[in-house]
Amino acid sequence: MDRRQRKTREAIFGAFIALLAKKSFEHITVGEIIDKADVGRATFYAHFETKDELLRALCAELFNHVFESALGDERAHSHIFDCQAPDSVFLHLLQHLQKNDNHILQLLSCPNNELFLRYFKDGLRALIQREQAQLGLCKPEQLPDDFWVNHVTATFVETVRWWVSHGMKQTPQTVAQYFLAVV
Amino acid sequence: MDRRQRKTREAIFGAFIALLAKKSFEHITVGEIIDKADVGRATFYAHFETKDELLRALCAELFNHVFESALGDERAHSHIFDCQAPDSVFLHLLQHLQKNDNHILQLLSCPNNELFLRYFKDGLRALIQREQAQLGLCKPEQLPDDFWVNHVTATFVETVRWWVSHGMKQTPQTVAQYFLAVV
DNA sequence: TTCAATACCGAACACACCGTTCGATACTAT
DNA sequence: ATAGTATCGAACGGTGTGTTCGGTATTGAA
Repeated sequence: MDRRQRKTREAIFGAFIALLAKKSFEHITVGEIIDKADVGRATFYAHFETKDELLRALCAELFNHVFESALGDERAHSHIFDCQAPDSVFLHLLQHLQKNDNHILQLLSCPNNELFLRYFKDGLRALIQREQAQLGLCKPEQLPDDFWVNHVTATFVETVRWWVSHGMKQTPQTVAQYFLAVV
Repeated sequence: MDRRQRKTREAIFGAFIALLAKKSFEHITVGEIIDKADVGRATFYAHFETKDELLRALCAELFNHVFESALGDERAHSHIFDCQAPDSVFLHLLQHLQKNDNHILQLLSCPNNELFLRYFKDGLRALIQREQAQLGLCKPEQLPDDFWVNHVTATFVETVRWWVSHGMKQTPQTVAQYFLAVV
């Protein structure tokens, strides 16, 4: 990919994330983004059809990476599903978040973060749906399957939300325990 | 209150709800609302400062009513906290929803319903926070209090969301059982 | 019934943001 | 060196917002 493309794309993402930390998505204008990114208006629209598309692209980039690396390369040195408890996937996700190597934390703590939570949740649900058996969670009684999957997913997302909104004072281990205690 | 005021206010609410059933909040314009409500533009802004304020007013009106009548007048003929199980508050809420005497279902099933879910959740959290002791839910181990309250709240909201998005095929009793099974 | 108060109408207005266009310029890969 | 292409920057039409104002119709109280 052309170096210029890469640079402007990153400049736009950077400006977007910075703005998201201050105000909610709906109140951010394209004008502000291209101003902060120091990029021409036409250039922006050459990269992203619309503001929503920019958000989608950003979320895809970040969350996909998280879920891939949370599951994918762990499977490589496969130590989750045999040597450790079923909580390790969740714990690993939390540790990933704490490191904050991508900017997910900014997204999850910004005002009106429903949008990211939805993306986060969708990705997570897919993961849980897929790996349901291996996770070793015990479904009580004869609950419908999708109800259970949805519940576990929502509970984890809600746990993360709670953690972040309270300043992430607890260790990932503690938070993972909280999560497992209620699920 | 002036009869004229009441009528326009209701006309606006009605048009708004009807539109919400078709498209998401962000894509509804004031023009559409006043057109459907058959109301002058200036009149709209005499009632609501902005579209967001209209939403806030609507949610306040509907959800407050639900929570009041779910708790308030039940306390009047007080049969919840003594003669029935602790699940009755939740069951009663579900039955209330199923009756759909207000238009809450429309709100909860419309596209991009995060906004209402947030209002719903905020109201519910206050209720649970307040009546935590009476609800008879057993908090496992030494979880932080706000984590637990948040979890129960989020789980109930998520349960309702699941129920609505699946066509409300189950009875309130069944759904209440699902809810209590995971909490 | 009368009458002052006031809610409504409707058209117009300034403003902000969106998404597109286009020629000129600068950069890149080969 | 050169062909290809990403960017610039300014301008444009279109759409939605929130306000203003004079005229009209309804209301609630005297």
